[in-house]
Amino acid sequence: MSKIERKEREKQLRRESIMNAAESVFFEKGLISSTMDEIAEKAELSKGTLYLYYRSKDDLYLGVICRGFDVLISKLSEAVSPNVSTIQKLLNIGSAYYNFSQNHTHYFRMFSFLESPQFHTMASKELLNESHNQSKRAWDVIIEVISNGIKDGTFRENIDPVQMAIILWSNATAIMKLKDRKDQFWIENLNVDIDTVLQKSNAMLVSTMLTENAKRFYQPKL
Amino acid sequence: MSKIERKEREKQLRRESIMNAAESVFFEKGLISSTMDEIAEKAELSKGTLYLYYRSKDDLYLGVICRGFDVLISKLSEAVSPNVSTIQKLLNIGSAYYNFSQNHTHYFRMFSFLESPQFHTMASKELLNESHNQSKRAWDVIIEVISNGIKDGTFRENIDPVQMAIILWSNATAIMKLKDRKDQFWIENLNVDIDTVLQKSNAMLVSTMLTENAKRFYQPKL
DNA sequence: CTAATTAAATGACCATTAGTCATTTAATTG
DNA sequence: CAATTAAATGACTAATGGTCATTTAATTAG
Repeated sequence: MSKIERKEREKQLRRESIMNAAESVFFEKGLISSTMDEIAEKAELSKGTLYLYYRSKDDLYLGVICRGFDVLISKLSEAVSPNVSTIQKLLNIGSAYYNFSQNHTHYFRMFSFLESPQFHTMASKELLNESHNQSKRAWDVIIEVISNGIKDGTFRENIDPVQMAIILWSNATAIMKLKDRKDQFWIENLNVDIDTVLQKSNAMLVSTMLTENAKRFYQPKL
Repeated sequence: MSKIERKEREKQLRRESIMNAAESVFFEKGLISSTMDEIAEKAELSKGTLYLYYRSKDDLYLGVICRGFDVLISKLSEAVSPNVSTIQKLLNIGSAYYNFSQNHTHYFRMFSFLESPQFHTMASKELLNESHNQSKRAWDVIIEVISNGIKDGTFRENIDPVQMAIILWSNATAIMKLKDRKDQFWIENLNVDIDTVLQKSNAMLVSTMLTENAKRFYQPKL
């Protein structure tokens, strides 16, 4: 019965068009200042209909976040696909994440939502799960690069790939968030270039991971 | 005229008692779920009166944050006051911040508020300024320790104290936040101990700061 | 001590907005 | 074409941050 299939497709399209509307409103106004009425208007639907497709405003927000993850994951995958050294792959990952934060700032910002337990009490289990899975997929890319780096002698034997992934990722995230902050009058006062800070912190962390042998081929600038 | 002084004192007391009420409600329910009515009830005042003393809910929240800063700053100051080596001072700062995040978790959590431009649009310039100043005071403690460390030969000459402070602080904050997250099912799955991660990341960063000479006296465990 | 004046506190009220649901409209089926 | 099912609507509710005319308390002047 193709009637049912068509229905299903149409339903999916509607969901997507609602997502599109939500995304553009959230991008423009952020979570708090966006209203369901505005999203409904942009989607050319009534508010009631929104709730036929998504359970809550938080769910819509999480849905957009999941789109952001799709973009990020694809960039990370690209970053590790070329046939290059472990070090180069790690550098590529760093660049990919940095470019993501610069070119998809809105998604990057929205990710913070997942970190404030405060703000996603209303989100549905399903969407929270989806976002968790995506987040895990992103981690796996990095963890694997580090694991391979240990095998191929780039990184020391006694480092833990998971721990190391957390350290590198957290560090990059924290510093990139700093760069994104608008109210950084004191940072301007202190006269720091955040890009330099990011670069240095990465170099510091990576340099302690390297084996003596690997250091002969790559010397991070501290 | 002591009448006026007394009035002033009473006004200050009222402000504080409102702050107390706000703090206990915010601690219990977080920013979003706390209502002005509830805070008013706890303060044994009407909602209208709250607005005679604070301009908005966000201002109340920021006020509580400033209290948190007071606590943190005093802990940091304590940490650097003993007459010990630079390394020990830096370790003390790390412990002080960690203990703060554990013993004053609510304050620690609230600090995130300052990082989401999203959520403090309504806060008054005065309170934002106060919080900025406090934040700067906290930074200064760390920056000074690092600066002195360079002078006394503990840290390399070519590191920038401000940059280094940002790196160490951001790293610690990011990882301590991770520990605080409730939805860390995937972290549990990955079987990582966040305390270890924090310790290692600190050791990695500090080890790259040390001069050859300093390394003879202190070997961070990587 | 009393009346007039000033200051402080109140809570009914307003505007906004997430979410609901009885009703309407459109599509499908027999 | 009528009957049935599915989809969409928007008026409505409840919650809540913030306001302001009114009331209450404190202070001052005579």
